[in-house]
Amino acid sequence: MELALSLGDTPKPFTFLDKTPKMSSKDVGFCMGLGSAFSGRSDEKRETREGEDRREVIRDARERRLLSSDPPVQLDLLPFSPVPRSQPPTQLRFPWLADNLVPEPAPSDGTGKGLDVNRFPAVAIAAEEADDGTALSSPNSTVSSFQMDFCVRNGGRTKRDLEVETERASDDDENGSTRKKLRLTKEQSAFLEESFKEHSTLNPKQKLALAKQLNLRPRQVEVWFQNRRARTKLKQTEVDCEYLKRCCETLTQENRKLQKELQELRALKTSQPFYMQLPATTLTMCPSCERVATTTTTTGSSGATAGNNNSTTNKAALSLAKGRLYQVEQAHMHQAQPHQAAS
DNA sequence: TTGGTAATCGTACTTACCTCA
DNA sequence: TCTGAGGTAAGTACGATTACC
Repeated sequence: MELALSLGDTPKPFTFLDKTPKMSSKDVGFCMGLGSAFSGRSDEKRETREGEDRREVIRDARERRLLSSDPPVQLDLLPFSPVPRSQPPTQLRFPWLADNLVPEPAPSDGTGKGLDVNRFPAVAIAAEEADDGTALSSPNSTVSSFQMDFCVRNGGRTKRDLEVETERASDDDENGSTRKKLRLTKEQSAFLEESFKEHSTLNPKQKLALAKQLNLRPRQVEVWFQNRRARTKLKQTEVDCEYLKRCCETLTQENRKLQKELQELRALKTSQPFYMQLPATTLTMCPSCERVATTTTTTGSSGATAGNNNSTTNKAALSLAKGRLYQVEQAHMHQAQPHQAAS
């Protein structure tokens, strides 16, 4: 069994506890969560309130549920640099925002990276709205879904992207039984990433709008978000594992230090007869949970005889030892209380 | 008011395909 | 050219929640 405590020389190994006042005891020490990537939910909720669609109300409740479980410590694992809310991306347009639904003229700055919303065909979305039910989940349905007319101006398009689009166009013909692996273009991925920063989950309206804008099927957008959440969670788990590993190392170090200190105190106790006058303090371990409890008993000796010829040095050492012992007892007190009462 | 049921959406896990070293 | 590892889109199973009857 190992016991780690924070004493005077290591004052705050659990500073994260101070940041989590609302956490219950069972949550103590495990601060997981996502950072600013989810901060846009409140805006979404504000917007969905207006529609008051029943399904959106359900989603709203779900998101509140998710939010309520969001841990306080925020770690932003997203690979993109965060975009300030006050400065939305100038070229990416999020379809669920009302003004984004209005067709915008193509940027004239020649950057060639904007998404030409106007030129997206409504084929995919219309077909999707028609078959968003059973057909969406059918295997091998991705092949026929790509009328890849993804209208990204040539700037950000790589050769591979062009190849992919060509392949997709040709895939429409075969409609074979093999599950063809599609690959989202960089622009599509980037756009989805930006969307994910705003909302880690999508309501149907957002999904449809996003699918329309990217010329994907809503099912594909939905799957992408599912996988994206899974990736985020996986990365978060890795971060948490690292953190716990470091915690473990710190506690082990602390434990060694305490063991050493305990040995020194015991040595001092045996070498100084005067020390025996102090109340005998023992550390006992609860056999069930292996927590340490302290018990203090008085020895009953007066101690008047041995203490008279102590040197000043011994007195100082004794004073230090007493103070240290008191610290150790106090540190153990919190853990020990219920067990002492039980015993 | 309560219980059963269907619909919907989420997560977890898995599979299959693709890319790249 | 072959191959194995890693990434990722998509499929599947299952649970939670809600509305409806």
